[in-house]
Amino acid sequence: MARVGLTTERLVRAGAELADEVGFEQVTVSELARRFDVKVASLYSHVKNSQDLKTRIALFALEELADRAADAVAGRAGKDALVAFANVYRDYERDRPGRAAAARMRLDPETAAASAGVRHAQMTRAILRGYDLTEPDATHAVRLLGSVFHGYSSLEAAGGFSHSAPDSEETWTRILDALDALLRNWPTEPTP
Amino acid sequence: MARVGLTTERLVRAGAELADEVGFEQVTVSELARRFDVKVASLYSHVKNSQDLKTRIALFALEELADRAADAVAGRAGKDALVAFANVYRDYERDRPGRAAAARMRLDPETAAASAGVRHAQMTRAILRGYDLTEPDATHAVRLLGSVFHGYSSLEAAGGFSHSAPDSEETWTRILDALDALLRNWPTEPTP
DNA sequence: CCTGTTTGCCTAAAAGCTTTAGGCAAATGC
DNA sequence: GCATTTGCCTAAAGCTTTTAGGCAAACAGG
Repeated sequence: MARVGLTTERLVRAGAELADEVGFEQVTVSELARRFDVKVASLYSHVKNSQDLKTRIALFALEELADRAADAVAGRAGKDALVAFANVYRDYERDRPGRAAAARMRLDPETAAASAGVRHAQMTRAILRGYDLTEPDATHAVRLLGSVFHGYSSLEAAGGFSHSAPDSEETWTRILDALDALLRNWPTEPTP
Repeated sequence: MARVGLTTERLVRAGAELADEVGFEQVTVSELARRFDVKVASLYSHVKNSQDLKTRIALFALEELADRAADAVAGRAGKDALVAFANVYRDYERDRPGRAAAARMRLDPETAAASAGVRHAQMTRAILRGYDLTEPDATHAVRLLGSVFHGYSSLEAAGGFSHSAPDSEETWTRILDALDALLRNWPTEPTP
């Protein structure tokens, strides 16, 4: 019985690719085994169970996304950084839809706290250094940006903006303009 | 063999409740059959398959949510309407997490076009009447609001903002203030 | 009524995914 | 070279999905 050389690492990477091809929901231990031309039970030495596999794919995607984001914002500031950062999320959704869906997976609190999700929040906060926000407004803004990137990507992927004018590309640009304007002029007190 | 009185309608409602209890992903034809104390195969007269069941739950949730939103914005305008509308989404996520997740389910284009999703977009646009936006900026703004509501709810439900100061409640208020300010002062041209 | 048709829920069965237990052989280390 | 570890296998049980075909309850018309 020749050994294929399974590894948790290799399984997770292959799982991420599988997710991009067939959708994160459709990632299955069985299908993964088929791809490695190995019996299903063999995977259970490397992965606890189906849930564990998916969680690992999610963590992998979060890391990858954080790496890309870190790369994009390096050497940039202000709106330039904001746009580069935002585009990483949108492009990831386009290029790696399965991984992007994985990155949106609900993780239990401890797992989430130990994930690259933390890096994402830190980078977002770093971008705000280009704007004059003090706490707690900076935190509010971090959460707003997270919501917009998250929400826009997912609505766009669901086809929410397709087949209707203006096209999604333009809206994206204008939304980033709007967010930039908002951050430069963050309201301190609500105007009633 | 006593008849229980299954109906597509009743199945969908029960499915929505099941989703709120165990999560939308965990909604299963088998579990639903168990709840009606009926054999699994019996459900297949009322529902095409598992996917069909989930789609119907999603459509039901979208309708319910649209009804609530319509109710909330009736007789309101401007920021008042914006806040009431936004709170409907957030409250729905809190009170009916399974249905809310269902409402975020990816639908194929035709189904989506025939869904209450259209009403949601129309209501969002109606709210913008309280602000001075002309096309295509109104569309951009509709998409931004959709993204924020969608994204915030889903991040909050995933526990993204819990256990860290300031609390989610305050952020939500400040984000709505910020969106209101942004809509009253929507940037026409980007500032480079 | 009561008889014929429709309809609702059933049994049966096949197929796929998940997960655990236990075994043999390949790799590794001394 | 031998012992131990490790990797993949077979086997098997349990659960979900889905289709096919059957019987009896509900219902309609005479």
